[in-house]
Amino acid sequence: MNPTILVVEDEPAIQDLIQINLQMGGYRVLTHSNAEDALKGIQHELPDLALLDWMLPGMSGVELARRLRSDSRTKSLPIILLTAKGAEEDKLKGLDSGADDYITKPFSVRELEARIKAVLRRRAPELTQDVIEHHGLRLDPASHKVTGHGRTLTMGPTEFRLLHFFMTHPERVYSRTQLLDFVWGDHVFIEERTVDVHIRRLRSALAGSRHDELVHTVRGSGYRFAKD
Amino acid sequence: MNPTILVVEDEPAIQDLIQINLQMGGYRVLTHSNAEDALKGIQHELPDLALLDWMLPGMSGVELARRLRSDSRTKSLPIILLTAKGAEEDKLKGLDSGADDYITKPFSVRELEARIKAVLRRRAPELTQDVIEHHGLRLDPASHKVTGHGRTLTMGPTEFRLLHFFMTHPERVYSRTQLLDFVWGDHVFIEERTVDVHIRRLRSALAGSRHDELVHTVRGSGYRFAKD
DNA sequence: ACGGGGTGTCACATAACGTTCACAATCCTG
DNA sequence: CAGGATTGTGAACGTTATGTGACACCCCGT
Repeated sequence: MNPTILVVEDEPAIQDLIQINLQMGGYRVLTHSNAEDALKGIQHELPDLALLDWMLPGMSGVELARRLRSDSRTKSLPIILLTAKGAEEDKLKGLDSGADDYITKPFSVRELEARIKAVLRRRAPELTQDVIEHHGLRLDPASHKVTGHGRTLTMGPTEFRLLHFFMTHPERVYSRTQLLDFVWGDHVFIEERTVDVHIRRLRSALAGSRHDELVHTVRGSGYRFAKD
Repeated sequence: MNPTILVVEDEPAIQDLIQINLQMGGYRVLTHSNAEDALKGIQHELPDLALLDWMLPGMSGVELARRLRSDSRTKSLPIILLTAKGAEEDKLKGLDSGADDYITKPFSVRELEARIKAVLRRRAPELTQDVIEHHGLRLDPASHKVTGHGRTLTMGPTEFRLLHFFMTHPERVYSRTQLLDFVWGDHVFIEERTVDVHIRRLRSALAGSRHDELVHTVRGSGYRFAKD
């Protein structure tokens, strides 16, 4: 699924400009004109990245960013702030609102997309279209293909997403709960043990090229994707 | 159908020069002397590429480009801007109008055609007249013929466009929505499942030479044209 | 008006998938 | 080495996505 981006911007012209260009870039876009509406919307659907205008009627973008950071549900949501040009520069550094990046107006569409891509690559690489390769195992999100040493491996959609997440987050243990959050989506209501079943299916899919050895069980903790 | 190019240029001499040469090159040409007329004309017929002069009486070419970008109907229309030489260079980078390419006057006809072809190839390869061949399947847009291993394959117009799009965008998964946008055109109101039906018709048309195997279903995501 | 090809939509068939369970295998602790 | 906890595994089940045949419609030329 394409990454979903939340845009909070009060000027309709800029709102449209951003929305249209991001949609062209393959993103889903949720738009709000003020912080209050945005917060409501987030309860309904959690976006993958937030693009907040610094100045907003009512609650400012900075304040909104702070709130998002302090709620456990949204604390790891990547945030980009749109700021007015130049003068504010020093304020920013002092005020550190916890944003991942800042873009100063006026900005080019190219720059906007580049920054979004950069932030996503850093914070949520499983959402980018980049080809990933580890130890001869290769996953291409665009073509939806997985190959091990050149050999095509077939697996179901869930196994594909699971592998994609693992390959973008190697060398780290994830609990079943975390995997459910990241791969299945948050606030789903599923048995934790279901993860085991998909791990098994992923392993048997990878067995064709012996890459099943990359999926390790960490007893009592969860699973880890890594060599060794 | 030959690609249609919208030309917006106020100097009659250059207008004629461009129009005549492009028509000779096999393009349909729609000409306007100012942005306002052009916008009206576009409501009537959507061209495949726009060639805009930077300086125009009334609304400038840059402003027109921006408007085209911000209207969902024309958001993905490839745009080439004609600019006066040199001096503007730095403005361009700052202002980013979202154009696909820039040509600085004076330009040669050869250069103009090359740029148009390049932009079309990048943004809408399914509009070029180039013959495409993959694994013995050959599609000729000019003569509207498809052959598989020399054997003629017959299909309806929609299947032809669908195949043309696939062959110009192989190795990549497209959702039903994307296919509707790219093959049927934007702002159509069609059931997503209709895509399935045309996929089936395309497959059975390709079955005559076993090339139906190139059309893959990616469950939960869409379809992909590729070997293997 | 008629006929034919092309198109979009539906209903149903089929296949693939996701989830859960029960039980087997394994590991760790004491 | 026993017993509890944890994980692996095969199969069953309901659910969802996709394949498919049929049909009504529309456009167009006869």
